[in-house]
Amino acid sequence: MFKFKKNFNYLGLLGDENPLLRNSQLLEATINEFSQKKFEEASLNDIIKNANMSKGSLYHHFGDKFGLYLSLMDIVIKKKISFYSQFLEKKIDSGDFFGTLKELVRVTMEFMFNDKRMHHLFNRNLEASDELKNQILKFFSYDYNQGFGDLINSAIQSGQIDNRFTPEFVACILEILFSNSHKLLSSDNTSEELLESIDQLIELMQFGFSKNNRR
Amino acid sequence: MFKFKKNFNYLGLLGDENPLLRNSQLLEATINEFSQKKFEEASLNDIIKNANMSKGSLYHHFGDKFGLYLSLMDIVIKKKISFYSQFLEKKIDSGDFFGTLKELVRVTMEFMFNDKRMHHLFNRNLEASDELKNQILKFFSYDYNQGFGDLINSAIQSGQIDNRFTPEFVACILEILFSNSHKLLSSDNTSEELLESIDQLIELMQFGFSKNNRR
DNA sequence: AGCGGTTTAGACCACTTGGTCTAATTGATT
DNA sequence: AATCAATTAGACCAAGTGGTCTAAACCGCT
Repeated sequence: MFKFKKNFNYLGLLGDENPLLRNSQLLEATINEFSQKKFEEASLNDIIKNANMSKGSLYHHFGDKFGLYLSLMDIVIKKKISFYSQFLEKKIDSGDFFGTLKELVRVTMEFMFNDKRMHHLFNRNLEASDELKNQILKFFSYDYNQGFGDLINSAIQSGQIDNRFTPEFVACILEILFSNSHKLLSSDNTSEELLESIDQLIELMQFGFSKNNRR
Repeated sequence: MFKFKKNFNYLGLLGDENPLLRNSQLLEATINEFSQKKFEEASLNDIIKNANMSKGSLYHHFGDKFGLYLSLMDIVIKKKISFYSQFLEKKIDSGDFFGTLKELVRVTMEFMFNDKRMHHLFNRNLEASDELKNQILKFFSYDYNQGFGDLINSAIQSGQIDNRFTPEFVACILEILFSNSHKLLSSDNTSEELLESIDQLIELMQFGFSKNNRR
């Protein structure tokens, strides 16, 4: 159970007034801590140490640990959305499932390549307790972890996905692969190796590992 | 860095003399704690509370937190090996990669179905720090997390896996899928649904999602 | 210069952690 | 029954946690 602070306006933390936007040292320290440890393990003492900040100041601005995490997610979710929006605008709802999937994988990998901490931040959030996730969700009007439901269903109806696969199974596989995509990249990957991994992943999704006539 | 207790014989914890074998209440409490939380988060206080045991007694037998974890892994690794051995004897080194893979998936899922805590225990160990993993490995003469290396290489050489896939990529995909196999099962799965999931997974690995001529 | 609200610093609190230590209890052996 | 080692109980410790609170510092204003 979360105990929220009475008389504290968590909504004030969101948007342009987000105090994290005015202290880049604190923002960095907060990203580092929450991307390395889950919510409960993350240490506020470590954060204020790395940010050269005092405890009083942190609590004055953010109310409590949840407030700090909420502020962080606000920034980071917006960053993810703006990163994906370029792609979402032009490619979604295309009739080409595997083409769309490839673009999604590419953007996801580039987002991760750009700053691996972001990727871990979202994975930690996915693994968090339902209560924490729900409390965070309450503050955002959209579901920032959109599933693949519609995409998959239309691909099955249009016959691009063999109908011996259930939509639930396909969704589960995709979620597993997306949330583990960092494991497909070693730390010293080049751009070409990244593209090569994407090609192999789509090839696997479409035709499997076995050597057969590919299209 | 681990600080080991001087004058304590950790080796004495292994095998038939393992103190966990003589206290089933403690064994259960230890499995529950270490399967739900990672090593650092797991609370000895919670364990002794749930096992109706005193702190002095626990430290007397196990030396420290690492000793308790080591004792647990000793038991659990042996359980896993005995579970797999039936399968490994008859099916390994067969020329049929996808058949072997299917058997491996089946046994893994049955092992997990049998006691989900075991599955989580091994996954937590995989995610643990290298130092903890290495310290545990030192006490066992074999690598209890065997990879798929040999299996994959021979499948590529025999042409069962298309050679546009690198062995590293295949290994990575399989590791991801195996360690997330619990997500393919909902909590109220029947036996038939389990078999159905296995079929879909092998089908995907072999031929992909796309609707094409299968074999 | 002096006022008044905002922000900062850090001592402090209750609680939990892994680990220590001593004293009491138990249990087998003579 | 007496002895002595093995075992257990739990008070205690230092360190770390999230959170509170007061007093000082800061800053814009008139």
